[in-house]
Amino acid sequence: MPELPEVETIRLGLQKKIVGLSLTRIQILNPKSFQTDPNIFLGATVSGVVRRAKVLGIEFDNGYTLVFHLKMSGQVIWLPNSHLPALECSSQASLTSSRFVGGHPTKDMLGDLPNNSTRVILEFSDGSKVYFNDQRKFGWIKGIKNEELKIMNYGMKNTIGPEPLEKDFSWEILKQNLIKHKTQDIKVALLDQSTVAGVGNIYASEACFNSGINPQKKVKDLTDDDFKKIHIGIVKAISDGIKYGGSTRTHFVNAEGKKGLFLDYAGVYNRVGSSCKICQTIIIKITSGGRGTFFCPNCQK
DNA sequence: CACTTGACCTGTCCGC
DNA sequence: TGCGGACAGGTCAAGT
Repeated sequence: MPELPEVETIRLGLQKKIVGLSLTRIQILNPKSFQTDPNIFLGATVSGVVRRAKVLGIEFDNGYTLVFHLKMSGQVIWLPNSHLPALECSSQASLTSSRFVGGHPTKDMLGDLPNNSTRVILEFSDGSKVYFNDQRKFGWIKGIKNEELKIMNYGMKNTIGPEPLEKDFSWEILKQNLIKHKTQDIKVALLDQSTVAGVGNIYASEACFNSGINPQKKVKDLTDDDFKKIHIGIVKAISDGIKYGGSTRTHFVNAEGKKGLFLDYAGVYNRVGSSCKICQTIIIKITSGGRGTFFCPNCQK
């Protein structure tokens, strides 16, 4: 699921809702989803909500952070203290409108929580709750000491590269990280989190489109000019993703249960058979590195 | 080594 | 309607 813009969208939403609240209860519906001792966190107060790459962290004042990875289908949804009897019409209506402004709930976003993909529920001192939903059960929540987040690599096994929106992400750094994958397709190399943090399958296709580079072009064939274009293309894709509240193909919703709009503005992702917004050529879909990859055969050489 | 293929899971969609 | 197969935002280990 969530790539950097989706996780950042959740972070921005959650931050407004739970900072300053203490955690009063943790319900673990799927043990594999919650890989830490809940007692560490019970009674602790939320001091911040952070993000690194695609990893979300709820930071507590006891020196620990609850770290979330949403993988393909994870959702983190906050709901206010509604304790509304599910049958009460008026409160149901107001709940629905606050969560689904501008659209109708789909089967994925079942009106009621918890639902059959809810894995963990966090309950806070004001009665509000955070639901960790994850249909495919690939995601996880871990507990890490705040000062060990970096050394523990935010719970990830492999190296995490630079944040694309931080100042230290230059085209030179991008080039340096990319050339380790010299024989790979550029789009595949962008998916490696050590190249640049937080780029996934949607934004890798979009970054290639933004830069006018064919996703199957080999890294070793890229010129400095190409690296500069790709650098700009990544920053634009990620920035636009955040600007439009992330992408929803099927699962993604923000902390308030709303879908992201980025795919309405995407240049190529999921647009196979449609015409390119720049040159009207039909967008095609191929497989690169085993993943669906979209591009305009005219704009991207 | 470097790159590719499964595995981890569940659900949906499409063709027959 | 039912059934099989492909496919879905991500990592990571095992296999070639």
